[in-house]
Formats: sequence, structure tokens, C-alpha cells
Amino acid sequence: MCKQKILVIVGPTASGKTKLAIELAKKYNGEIISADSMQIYKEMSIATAKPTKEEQEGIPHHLMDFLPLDKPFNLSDYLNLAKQKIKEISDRGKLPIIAGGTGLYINSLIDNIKLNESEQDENLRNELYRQAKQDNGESLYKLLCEIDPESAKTIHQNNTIRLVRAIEIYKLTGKTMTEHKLESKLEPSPYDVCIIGLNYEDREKLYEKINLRVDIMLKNGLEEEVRQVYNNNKNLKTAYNAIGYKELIPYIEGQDSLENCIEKIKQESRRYAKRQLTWFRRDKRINWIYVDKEKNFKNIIKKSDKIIETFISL
RNA sequence: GCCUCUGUAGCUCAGUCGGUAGAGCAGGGGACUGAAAAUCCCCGUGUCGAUGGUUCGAUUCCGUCCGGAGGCA
Repeated sequence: MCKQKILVIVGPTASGKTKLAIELAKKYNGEIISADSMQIYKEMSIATAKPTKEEQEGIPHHLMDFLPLDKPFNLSDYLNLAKQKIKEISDRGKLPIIAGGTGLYINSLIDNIKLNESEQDENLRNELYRQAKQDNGESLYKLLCEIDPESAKTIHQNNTIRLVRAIEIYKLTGKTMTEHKLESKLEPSPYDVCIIGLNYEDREKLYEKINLRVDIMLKNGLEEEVRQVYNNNKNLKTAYNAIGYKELIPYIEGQDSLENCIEKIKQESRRYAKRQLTWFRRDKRINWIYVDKEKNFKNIIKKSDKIIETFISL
């Protein structure tokens, strides 16, 4: 049986994934599936650094710019849609290229994680959050230690989101998080992946790039974009999670200076990049290309070609 | 020119009644299975401005010099 070949491009924010993906799509007859938890939303474009239509150079981009901001979206939705897209693209005889910075989405997809079919129970969740708030998660943590000591080892009492989720999944399905994880990995992946990771050898250089990109976003009208979203949406839950939005809103509400808010965007972007690197670094399959070690973009393409050619010939 | 204050971690500053030092921020490392651009955990050695003196011992006290801030002429 021949596994479906897919190309995956990962890396921290502002490392050049988008550009590389487009170039490789042109070269290898590919279509791009975005793996970015924020680029899926229609209204947020500048802050999420979506490529414009011109920048896309006619390459089809999937799972990007299609969902209204008030619609919730989660890992499960992503997996369902992405798998379907991979199939469609390969049926067209083209190469699926996953490109993005949301590590959880990418790993769950390429490692074929099977989520069980549990319905979400908002009431239960709210109740658990209330309980967590009362005693800083103490009672919930104790409960988790009883029902799933294995998970309790890796989930800290202060990490309310995870704590609640681990308990929620048990109450909803009767299975612990640990069991759920084991079951999720039973089926081998139908994909044969080649992963290219973009990074900088010198962290400072990456940070300069990030700072510069934030300045460019502002020139491109970031403030106007945030204002529009702010004025048109009652439910800003998702926007409050997006870097560029959550830092600029205090300025729009008159609570902080523009200068401070811009610095904050840059800082949060840098920290985000660091977290992304922490996530990606542990995946030993990634073929890293150090952007600051290459003379120019052509050399990055050359390196990528080398990696891809051995992959394709296998 | 004189007087006062000041020089300690990348930054802002504590502190040591003389036994070579510690907070916040910045930064670094890590975790991650249905909110993931989210959420959470861990990490503080630095010629204590330079140099001479007193002392068993000085970043701490004294002298000189070099930065910085303010005041008076």
C-alpha cells in the first residue's frame, strides 16, 4: 500500500513559511492547506499576515479566510476539513502542502490522531470553571488525581483550561484523558510526510524580522482592521486571542497609548515565536533550514529541493 | 569653579550596621490531544564605575579619578 505523500512547512511566525510554500507549490504542482488557527477567520487578515490574492500567485489556498469571526472552530473541525482537503487535492493529482504555525493542528493531522465523538457540554464546562475559580483549581486537581493520576502528572493545578478539559472528557465519555490519548494513536497515519522547518540560527535576527513585520502591519492598516472588528462584533472572544487584536484594543478603548500597545504586539509576537519553536523542536522528523545562514531566497529553495527530491524518489 | 545626589544583572532599582548580593521587568528553557496566536510550569554570578588606603577581610568605610543628574555662582 502506498501512503499519500504530503509536504509540510512549519516554523515560527515571520520565518517565511508562506512565501516558501507558494514557491514550492508552483514547482511541485501543489496546493496549499493552511494550518493556522487564526488565518481561518475572514475578518482578520492583516494581523494574521495572510497572503494577498496577488501574493498567492494563483496557487489555491485552503482553510484560510473562510469562517466568520463569531463561529467557533477547534481541532476537531480542523482535522475533518484538512483530511478532506488532502483527499481532494490528491484526487486532482496534485501535491498537498500543509503550511502553518499551529503545531497542535499540524501534528494531530499528520500523525492521524483520532478524536472520539463526544459532544461538548457548555453547562458542565461552566460549572467546572466556577469550581476552579473558587479554590484555584485545588478541588479539581484532587479529583483528577483520583480519576486519572497519569494526566495529573503533566497537568498543573494552575492550568485551568487543561484541568477542566481532562475532567470534562471523563465525565462526558467515562474514559480518562490517558485512555483517550492511547486510543487516539491506534491507527497508523495514511500520510508519508516530508517536513521542512524554517528557523533562524540567531534568535535576535528572527526578533528583528518580527518587529519589522509588526511595523509593516501597522502601515498596511492594522488599526483600521481592529477597529472594524471591534465595532462590528459583540462577541470578541476569538479576536481577544489574536495577537495584534488583544494588544490594540486597550488603545482603541483609550486605556493605553498607541506606542505601548505596539510594543506589546511585538513582544507577544516574539514570545509566540518562542513557544512555536519549543513545540516544533521536539519533532525529530523536521528538516531545518536556517534562513539567516542562506545567502538568499534562491538558496532556501535549493535546500528545499534537495530535501524534497530525496523524499519524492522514495 | 563650588555644593549635593548618584554609578549594583540587558533595563528600573533594593541591599549588605564590613564576611563577594536580590526583586520586578526583559530574556532563556520546558509542557501541550476538541479555546492552541490560547493556557501553564521552571530558571537570577553580576570585574556591586576605576584605582589607592584602612582592615584578617571592602561592593559596603575613607581618599583620588572617571561617568550621570540637579543646585549655586
